Amino acid sequence: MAVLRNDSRIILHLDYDCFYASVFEVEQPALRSLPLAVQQKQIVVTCNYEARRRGLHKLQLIKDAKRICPDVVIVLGEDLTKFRNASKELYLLVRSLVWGGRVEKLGFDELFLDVTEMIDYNISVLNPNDLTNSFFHLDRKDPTIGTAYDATHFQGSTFPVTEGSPVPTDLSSLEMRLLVASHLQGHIRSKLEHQIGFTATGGISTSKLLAKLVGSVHKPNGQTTLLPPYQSTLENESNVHRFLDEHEIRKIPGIGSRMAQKLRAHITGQEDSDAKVTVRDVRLFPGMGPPLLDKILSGLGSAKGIGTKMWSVLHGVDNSEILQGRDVPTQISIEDSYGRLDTFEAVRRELVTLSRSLIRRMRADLLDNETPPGRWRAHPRTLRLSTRPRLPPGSETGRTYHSNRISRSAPLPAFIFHLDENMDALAERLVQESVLSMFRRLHPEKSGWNLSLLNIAVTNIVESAGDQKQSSGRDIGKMFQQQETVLRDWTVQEQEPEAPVDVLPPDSEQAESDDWEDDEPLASLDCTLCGCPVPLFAHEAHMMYHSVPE
DNA sequence: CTGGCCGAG
DNA sequence: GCTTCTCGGCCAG
Repeated sequence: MAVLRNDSRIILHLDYDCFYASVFEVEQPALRSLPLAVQQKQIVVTCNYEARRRGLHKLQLIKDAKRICPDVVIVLGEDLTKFRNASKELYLLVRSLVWGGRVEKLGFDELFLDVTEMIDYNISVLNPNDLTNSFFHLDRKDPTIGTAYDATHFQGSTFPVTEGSPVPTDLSSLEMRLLVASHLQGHIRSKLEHQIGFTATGGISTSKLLAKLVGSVHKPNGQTTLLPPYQSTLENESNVHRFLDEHEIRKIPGIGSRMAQKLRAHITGQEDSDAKVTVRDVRLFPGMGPPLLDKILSGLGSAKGIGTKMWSVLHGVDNSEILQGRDVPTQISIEDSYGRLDTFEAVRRELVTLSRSLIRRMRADLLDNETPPGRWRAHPRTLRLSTRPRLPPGSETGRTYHSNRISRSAPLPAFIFHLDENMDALAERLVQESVLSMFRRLHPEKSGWNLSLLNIAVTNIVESAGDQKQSSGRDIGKMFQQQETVLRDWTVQEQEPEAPVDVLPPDSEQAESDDWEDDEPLASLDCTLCGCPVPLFAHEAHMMYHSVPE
């Protein structure tokens, strides 16, 4: 089973250093020199590097942190608003630098960038006679925009570490493209630091998988490029394998605790093994390949084609695209956890508080900022309530793993889009008319429940008809760019005459489509008062609804 | 579409 | 021992 390697893209990964802590440091620079920990409930969710030097770490109990470092400064970070805002500001800066806006956000503190076009353009304008005084062009049209750099060495670190760093001879080689990319990465990190105040750690390679993994080699405030060769030959193992093979499987993005557990169990032959199992151990295990991986990981819940995907990942092959951020999220949720929540009145009060926050977030994230009236750019259709019952004290043994959240959903009542009403009244009404009935479906017993968590969410968010999806379809050509530099790695056996890739099977997905009702979408207009899309036939009734005095 | 699982930070 | 507050993808039913 040959694994195809596609190294035509250049991908950067950025990870802001201890992001939550940095947000407070930017706000209050005096904190930078002090040990700083960010608290949510009873734990330290993250801390700055001064605190780590003194023995603190992520996900540590507050009381342990105070015992180990009595002078630690603790700030409360349960409200994520400022983190969300800082994340967005950083994202917008990076996006403004990258051609085609090819930037994907992962959580609040990580980005993937596809900079292939920028790099190939800058390779094409290099002067081979004076590489030391090169200029990185950030703009195709205005040649004055950009930054000077020395194209005879990598910026930052490399894996593996090089001694005398010889200059790549072939300007179009992968090595030269990565070298140029390392300077772009340095420029971006420097902008983030000097314009906004955040240091970041960077990785440079040809896929999300490798860029992210190699970036973590020099933390914080460093960057690392994974050097070619990326393909093994008969005499030489590729740097991809040298790098990847030593990683414990759990460290590989996409392999979570469940998958790691199953892989370890299969490799060691023990039900519950905590032995260190590396990528190499799995990759070279007798009989290993996509079919066996499918079998090992097929346990309910695993995605289809998981074996093939995992087999690729174990070889450092990851063709997943950098997906442009949507302008609306697919869901918005608010949650809080509790030490004890067992009376109806307490539950009701918390649900109102959560609902108020949810409505505030809907307004912040889904409302148009432009025109003073403010129109809804998107409408969630579903409301979901989740709870996590506290596990009974007797059931200790960790044999049972699952997130133990349960949920119910219902249509989202249209009145929450009403902008004239204040949020307290809307939250009150939402709880009364919708959330409480979901709660009763979740917990039919009158009492006796003991909840450790409440979560309320709007999901199934659809964009408003009139809303322009800006710049979503650009660069279709990029999606078909692919083969080109596709080389064969891992030449165990000659491959069978390969069926032409990228050709659709004769009659795939084609028929079937015409027994669908061709539902003509109902003509509708957005209500000018609340922004809801309302079918024409319902306008009159809808406006009467607005005229009902509360 | 719903409810749950898995994985990400 | 598995904690916080999210978000997205995927699956069977």
